[in-house]
Amino acid sequence: MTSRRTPDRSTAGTPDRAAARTPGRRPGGPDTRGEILAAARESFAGKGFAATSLRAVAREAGVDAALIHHYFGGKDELFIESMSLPIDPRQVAATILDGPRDELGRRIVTVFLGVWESPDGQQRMKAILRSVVSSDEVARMMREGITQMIIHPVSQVLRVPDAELRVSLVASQLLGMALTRYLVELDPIATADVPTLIDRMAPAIQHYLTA
Amino acid sequence: MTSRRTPDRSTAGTPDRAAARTPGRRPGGPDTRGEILAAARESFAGKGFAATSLRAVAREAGVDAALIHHYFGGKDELFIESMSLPIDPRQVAATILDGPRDELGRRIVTVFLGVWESPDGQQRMKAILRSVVSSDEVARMMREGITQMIIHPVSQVLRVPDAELRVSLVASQLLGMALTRYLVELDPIATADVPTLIDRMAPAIQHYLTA
DNA sequence: CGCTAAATTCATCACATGATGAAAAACGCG
DNA sequence: CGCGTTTTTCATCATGTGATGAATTTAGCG
Repeated sequence: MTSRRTPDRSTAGTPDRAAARTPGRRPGGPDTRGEILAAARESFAGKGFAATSLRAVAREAGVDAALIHHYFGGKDELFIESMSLPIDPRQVAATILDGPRDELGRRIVTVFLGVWESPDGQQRMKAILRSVVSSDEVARMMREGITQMIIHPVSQVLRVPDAELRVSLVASQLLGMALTRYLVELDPIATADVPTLIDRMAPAIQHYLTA
Repeated sequence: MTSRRTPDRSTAGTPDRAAARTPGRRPGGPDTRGEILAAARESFAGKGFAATSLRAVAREAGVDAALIHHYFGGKDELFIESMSLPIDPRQVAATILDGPRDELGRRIVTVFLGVWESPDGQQRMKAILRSVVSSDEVARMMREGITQMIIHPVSQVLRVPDAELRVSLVASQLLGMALTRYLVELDPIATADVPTLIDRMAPAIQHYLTA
């Protein structure tokens, strides 16, 4: 299963950069740090924290593993830097809250899917979602961060009884959508187009918020 | 973070069984195999596949690591045996479909939460869900299973246009609920009581199915 | 009782991992 | 040009991992 990861270095390995050899600085201005970050994001998004090895990331970036430590310090720091939010939560909150109250559900779904549909956003959100679900310390921190940055403020503006329960019900539906569409890629949700999903989900979300 | 797991063998370690020492068969009829499985389930449910080490499982079961290989063969087999479904999907389908059509949503939620609320079911489902979330590869495998065992049959009985889309929307909400309540443990969903959740979710589910 | 089969531990192997420190090569400022 | 700084690789460590085979003890059948 995941046990024996074949290095396949012999024939088909590392097609990206041919293996660089001699030590020392490279000519030109290659954004090596950025390439490492990109490779790290991909691996964290695809396999999660525990199953991502620095060596694999380095190989993917066409770089020696020690360089990761040089630039980032360690696996933890690499991870944290890979996972910066692709959005500003406050701005998102503002966008959502700006408009008629009976279309709240639709705006929420639209913004949420918008973030996930952009390639960069999707990658980061996948990494975040995976890390939140894994039971590490970072996960717990993330969770509290999400609670404080999203659940609380939105609940406060909503001004209904049970606001927090309602908001977390919405969160559960949104997370479920992300899980099935982007992580599990369950058909036909994975292949449906965004407007369709919005049309279907908006009423349900709206119902959770104002019932 | 996850890097340095202290073995804490010195003073506080392994409170369960005192360290057994001499080799050879133990007297009495201890269900060692079962204890290994229980420990494995707990670890797989709590930390996922990659972050679970056989040595930790063995320690938790109060047993030498080699015994795991003796009983199960390897980590992969252990995992597979830990993850058997706690339910018979066909029976569940029958239960859900038996009753008035306009209470379909409520029955689905009730059955779903029922499985997750039982301790044994919860542990296995957590292990499964966690493994799905933590790696693309496992997710892909699971996807086919879910599609064939659940989406297709249920859709066929539903007899509405768009049945598969509707059913997978329901699935996304249910998975989202499991994710937030049992894995992420996001409040207040995690602490809400079951009847409340049923009351809130049933209409949304029903809406997805028959709108 | 005697003997085979099962259960259990121990001592290892081979390998991957994260991390570190030193050395080499190019850059860029003076 | 010269020289410090940055980027890069290499060699290496200590540790943890999954796995294997031999050794030891008990159970259980005849």
